[in-house]
Amino acid sequence: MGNLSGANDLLAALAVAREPDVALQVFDEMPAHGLVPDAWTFSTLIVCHCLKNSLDDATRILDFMVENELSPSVATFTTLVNSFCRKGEMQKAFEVVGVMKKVGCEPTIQTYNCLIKGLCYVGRVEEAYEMLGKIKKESVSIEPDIYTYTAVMDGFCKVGRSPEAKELLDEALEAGLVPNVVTYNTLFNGYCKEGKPVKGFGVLKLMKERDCTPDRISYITLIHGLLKWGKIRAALRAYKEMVGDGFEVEERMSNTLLRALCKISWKERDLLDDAYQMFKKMRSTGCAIDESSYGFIIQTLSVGNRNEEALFNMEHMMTMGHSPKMISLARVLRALCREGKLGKALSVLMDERLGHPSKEVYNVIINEFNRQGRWLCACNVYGMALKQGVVPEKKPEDAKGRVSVKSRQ
DNA sequence: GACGGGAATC
Repeated sequence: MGNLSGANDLLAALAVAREPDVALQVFDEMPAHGLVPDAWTFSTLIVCHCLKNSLDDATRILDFMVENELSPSVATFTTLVNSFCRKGEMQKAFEVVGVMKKVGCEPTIQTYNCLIKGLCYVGRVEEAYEMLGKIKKESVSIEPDIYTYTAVMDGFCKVGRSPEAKELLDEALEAGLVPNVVTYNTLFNGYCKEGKPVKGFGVLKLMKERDCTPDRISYITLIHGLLKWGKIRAALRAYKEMVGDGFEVEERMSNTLLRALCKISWKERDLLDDAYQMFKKMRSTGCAIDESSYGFIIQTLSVGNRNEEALFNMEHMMTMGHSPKMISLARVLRALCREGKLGKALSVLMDERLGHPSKEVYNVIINEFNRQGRWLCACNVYGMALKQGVVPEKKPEDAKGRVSVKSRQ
């Protein structure tokens, strides 16, 4: 490590690389090399102890520095203040600030921002807000920045006070500060938590007007909130906007939205096509479609009497290695029979990938053969079922409607 | 010379 500045550089590099343990080993070896730690060495050491979350050790070193007039810098103090705040140990954080002031080291806005975040974290939002007010009023050299506003806004949003958060945003804008994507995302989150997710569209508009590009967190927060509060049409709108902005929607969220769309389309039929379009888009872009989502879209197509498409996707589903729920299979087969497409229904039944069809599925086919008076065919299917160990309730009937198979007990 | 924001997970 050569000289002291070389050792200090090494320690700093290790701290940046998040290797505090190695750094502490290096520190221990310094005396053997005849190196006497200086203020910079101790400062880096404090950073390392903070990284390790050993804040007592960090505090001890800081006290040692103060006692020996190694004057820690604002950054060093702030590092420790931040570490205490992140753990919610506000009293200790304030004690550090007390030491700072005693030795004549003025806190910066970053120091205050750490305190504000900490106060919000432990639920003392009111004090955080007061601290913002104090900074505005009392200090001459320090002014709140966008981090300060964002922190207090987040505090308000976390306790369901989004209107006050919005007021703060307006205030920041008036003060000439430039909110960034995090500031806006804080509001999305607040609105969505409070059950006012549609207000998120206003935020979206506002940020775009102010040349702040929404990121994926903006959209994910918004869409999730809309889904949570049952605003399915709006969620679809946000989804389209997200895709339009060039973002990929996560598979899980796409599947959730798809299922929600399917479900609501059973009552609000105009959404049926939106659901199917979305499904097709997911399929074509290689988005993994859950087994349950397949079930939903198949049922949706059945509800819309689009049985060919339902069948097609059921077959596609099997290609993807999923087996359809027997209840949806029975529903689709029944619809096919109604349309006179018994051959098609039969070929599905014979599909090996299907595994073991349930008795309800066999019932549908046997019933149809009975209806057409095709007794022999009905018997064949019945036999197939028995071979699979399934006993359908429907029995083959002859032309006079007599049951020709005795029920087994 | 170093120190400060945000989301969800069927």
